[in-house]
Order: sequence, then structure tokens, then C-alpha cells
Amino acid sequence: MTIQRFTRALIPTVKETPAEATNASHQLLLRGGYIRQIGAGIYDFLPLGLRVLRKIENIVRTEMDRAGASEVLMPAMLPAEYFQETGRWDVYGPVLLRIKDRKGGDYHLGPTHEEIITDMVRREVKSYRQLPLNLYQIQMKFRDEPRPRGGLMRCREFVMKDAYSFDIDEAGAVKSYETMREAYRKIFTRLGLTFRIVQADSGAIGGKTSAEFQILADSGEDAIVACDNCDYAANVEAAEVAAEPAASGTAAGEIEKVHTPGKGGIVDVAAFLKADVKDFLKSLLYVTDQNELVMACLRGDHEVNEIKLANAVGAREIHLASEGDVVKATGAKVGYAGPVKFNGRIVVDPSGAAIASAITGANETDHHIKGVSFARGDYKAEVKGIRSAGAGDRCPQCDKGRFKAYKGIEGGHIFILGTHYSSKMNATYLDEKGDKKPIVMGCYGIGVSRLIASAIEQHHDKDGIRWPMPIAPYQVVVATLGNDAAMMEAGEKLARELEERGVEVLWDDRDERPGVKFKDADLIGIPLRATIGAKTLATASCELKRRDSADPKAFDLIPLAEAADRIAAEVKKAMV
RNA sequence: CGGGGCGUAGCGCAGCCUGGUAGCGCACUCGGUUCGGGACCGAGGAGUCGGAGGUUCGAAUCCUCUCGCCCCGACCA
Repeated sequence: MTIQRFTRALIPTVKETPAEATNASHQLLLRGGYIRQIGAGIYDFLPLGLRVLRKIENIVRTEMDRAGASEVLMPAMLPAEYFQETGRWDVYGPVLLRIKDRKGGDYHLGPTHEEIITDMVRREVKSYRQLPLNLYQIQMKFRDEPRPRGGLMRCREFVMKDAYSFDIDEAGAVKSYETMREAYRKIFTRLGLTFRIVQADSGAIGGKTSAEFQILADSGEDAIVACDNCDYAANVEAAEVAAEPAASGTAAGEIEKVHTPGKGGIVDVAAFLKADVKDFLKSLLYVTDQNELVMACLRGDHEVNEIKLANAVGAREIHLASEGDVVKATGAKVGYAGPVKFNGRIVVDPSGAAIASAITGANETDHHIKGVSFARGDYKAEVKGIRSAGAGDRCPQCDKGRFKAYKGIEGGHIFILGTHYSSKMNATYLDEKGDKKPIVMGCYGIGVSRLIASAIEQHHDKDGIRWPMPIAPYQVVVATLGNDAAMMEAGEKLARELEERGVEVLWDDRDERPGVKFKDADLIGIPLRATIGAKTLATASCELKRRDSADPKAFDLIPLAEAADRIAAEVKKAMV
């Protein structure tokens, strides 16, 4: 085994923070010489970056194998016919990177591989005896993201582990799903990540059973809520809201019109009228994909959940109505819409319907109305849960706890697909009776390259990265201070002894001042640093410093004779 | 795709408003002094000023177009 010397490695660290990087992981990956940008959302992996990527891949691979899955490798470049078969060629839109070959044939780069794997299975699987089956791959995926960002956080080319399960029935699929869920739990734990398994919106492709593995980080793009009492956690998009008290109280008096000049926003009006935001009935106008105009009413302090709203009105997609549409529909400027005397479909959230005496827009510019009651019948509306869950809400599962809000990075997503693809692609098997049945599928993704960034978001300080041992590019860095023959010999010897004990070691043999070596070691984030200086060498010892120790100056002085054994033991212990 | 910003040496930036022929720090090369938390002195090398067109005696600077990148929003591993 050759010892990896710093002088023979490509580890181009930089002192200054590149301007384009705004989050910690992106900055540190660039500064530490892990990655370099090639284009928007396209990166080189330098040696250190690739080492971390491989570490993560291997953990994923071993746990997938342990869970009974088999690894395959599918092409990244795909003929259009497969996506055409399921209709995704048209549905996917511009995110699909399309290319033409020399003959003008349509191809694309794979953003995910449901069709291809389904094709593989339908060719080879004929009988229930061949099922269940779980196949996975670790491969580059391509998505022409509208907006790549955050370094490895959101790329156009990224490494993903995608697995697909095939079962004879729904019960089997659920079992496969549960197995994957458990495997994922192990994977994320072994990676040293703090995460939450979260109920998610499964998107357009059906499937009620779905979970996201959210890595908690302030820089995360997803908002999630988790109960402070039980294990319930959900993406706010999907979070259920505990049942609201039934619409009770009725307004005492009559509806009264109030003049609220130039006060469009709820907060402004509330301040102006000296009223509580919770007494407001917020009214928003939406347009569905079928061009239907819908008014959504919620309690003033709540936010609409557009996914729930779309489901509530039976639309595939909805978007806020334009200013012009609002004016046309309400006869007032934006900010004065309300359900009373509104001519059209209205959906009200239970918490909005429960307001005894609400303040809401008068559908007249610069005017609101007070004393509105749903119970009394001041307006007609469908009562449906359409608001997003938020911090402080009561937990729908245990009914005792309250929600806390977190930010998360979606590291993995698992869900049951059912027969969505298998029926379209005619992937069937014969059961015991000889009946032809569609295979029931599940799919399970992990954003492998994204996990590199996620891990750094969770493990860094002002000096650099603090890798968890299992995914560190090297486990130990040996820093020799000085380059006389005796020092070089001692450094090489320690590095070699560590190698012999299976420790991954980087020997910083550069002719650099101590400060430079220390700074680089901290930046790169290698968990353990063994330093041999002139003074320690004189006493045949070295210093062992831990990157994650609370006291940055703390270290153990250990004899060189014992160093390799002690360090190897410490590495082993940290490998979980 | 909507909104905002930036492209000047490998990296970080100044110069642009008020046109006059390109500069600072880091990095790099050579020499010397240093050597336990990103050393110092001296001497160097390095730039089609993102690209194209225009205005002008003269354009990094003004105008038009274009390409790229970053950030904020609608989508996703």
C-alpha cells in the first residue's frame, strides 16, 4: 500500500471564500478542494470529494444488499420510447434533458428509472415464484432543474441511489416498503446524520404510502413539523391538522361595514381596527387547471396549503388568481375579497368557519365587514381542511403534543407506486391459478451526492468541516512539522503503521509552516490529527487531536510506539 | 419562467458614474530570512476587461444585442 502523501495529492484548498457560494457546505466543499464547478449545477469531484461520495455509496450499498436488494446498472442515456410508453415523455416537461442522436432519434438522459426497470422486470419475470424482487442502482441522474443551487444541494447532474421493489400484491409491497424504511433508517444513522422520517406528499403519481427522510438543517429547503410528544412528523405540505372544534358561536350582532382606507393586508387592517388577526377570515382567490375560480377562506393567522386546496376542489393544479381576475371577480382591489355575497365556489377551512364573529373583506375597495358568521349562514361554503400545519398546532396523532417547526433537506424518499407503471407497461406475472396480474411496485430514492452537502451542513464549525468518521475522506491526518530526515522517517513510519491497521491516512508531508497544516487539516475536516513536532519527536511521542472536540486546543500526548494501535482503536470505535 | 445582482490575472476584488491604453490582496516562480495556528523582505511571470456590434481620434468605462453565473420566488433526490 502506498501512503497517500499530501504532496502527491490534488487537494487545492483556498483561503478565500468563493463569492458564488452562500451556504456552508458549498463554501467548505470549494475551499477544502472537494469539488469545482463546471457549469450551473454541474461539478467536478476532486479526489477528496470522490472519496466521500464513495464512502456514502458503500454504506448505502451494504445496507441495500443486507435488505435483500440486488444492484444493477441501467443506462443514463435512454431512448424516448420508454417514457413515451407511460406518457412521461410529455408530462415531464423541460426538466427532462432531451437529446437527438445522429439519425434524429429522440433520446433523453435519465431523471429516474421507473420505466427502464419496469421494462427489465417485465422481460424477465413471468411467475409469482420470481417475486418479490428489489433492484437498485447508484448512478448519475440528470434533471434540467429550473434553478440549481447550493453547490451539491441541488444539481442538474447528481448521484442518486434508486431502488424499485416488485411484489405480487399490495400486502407484499407494504412489506417491501417497510423493509426499505428500516434500511434507510440504518443508512442515515450510519452516515452520522440527524434526521426525521416524515409524512410527505406523494405527488401526482398516486400512492398514499410515502415518507421522506429529512435531514435537519437550518439551510434546508423543506419546512417540516414534528410532534414534541410522539413520533409524528410531516412535511408541512402533507401534515395533517388536528380536528378543529366544530363551528360554534354565532355573531351577536348584525354585519357591519367598516371603512378601512388603503389597508389591504390582514396585519394592517387588524392594527387599524385594533382586532386580533385570529378574528379575521382571510380570503384568497385561486384558479384551477380547469380554469375554475375558487375562493379559499382561512383564519387570518393561517396559511393556505395549495396541495390540500387543489385536492379539496378536485384540481390537479391551482395557482393564485391574477390581480385582474381578482378585480373582475370581487369588484374590488386586491385585499378586500370576502365570502359574503361572493358569487362563486367557496371553500372554508374548519378553523375559519369556526370564527364566531369574523372580520373579512367586503368585496368593495377600502371596506371590510365585521360580525360575519358561517354558522348563521352569512355565507355558503364547503368546509374542508385547506391550511398548512405550523408550529404550535396540536398533533393529530397523539392529540397531546404540539408541533415544532424544523427545516429539512430531503435526503431520501420512499413510496409505494402500486400498479401505476406496471399496468401501463404491461408488467405482469401469473399467480398460482394462472391468472395474469400486474406487479405491485415501490420506489426508493436517496440523493447520494446531496448527502455530502447535507452532512456538512450538520457537521461544521467556523474553521471547516467536521466529518463523521464513517464518511470522512481520510480517517487520520499525520502532520509532520519540519522536514529533516528524522522527522520524515517518523511520519512515514506512523502513516505506514496506521495503513497496516486498516486506517485511512493522509500524511501531510508538505514543506509548510505548522499553521498552514493545522488550518488545512481543520478545513478539510479529517476527524483525527496526529501531529509530530520537533519537541514531541524528541520524546518519541505525538499529539492526537480530535476535530470535533469541544476544546480546539485539547490533545492527548501519546508515545509513538503506541500511537498506531491507539489511533486505530479510536477509529474503529467511531465507525459505528 | 417572474424579480434582483454580477462577469476585469487561478481566487477575492478596485477601476466604470465623470472615456485617455489596467491595478490591489491572495495564490504562483526565483533568492534570502523564518518555522507549533494561514510568516517576512526583495525580484518576477501571468489579464482576448464574458462575447458581438455600434458611438468616438480613442472604450474595461457610453449605447444595442447576446452568452454565462449567482441570489429571491413557483418544482424536486
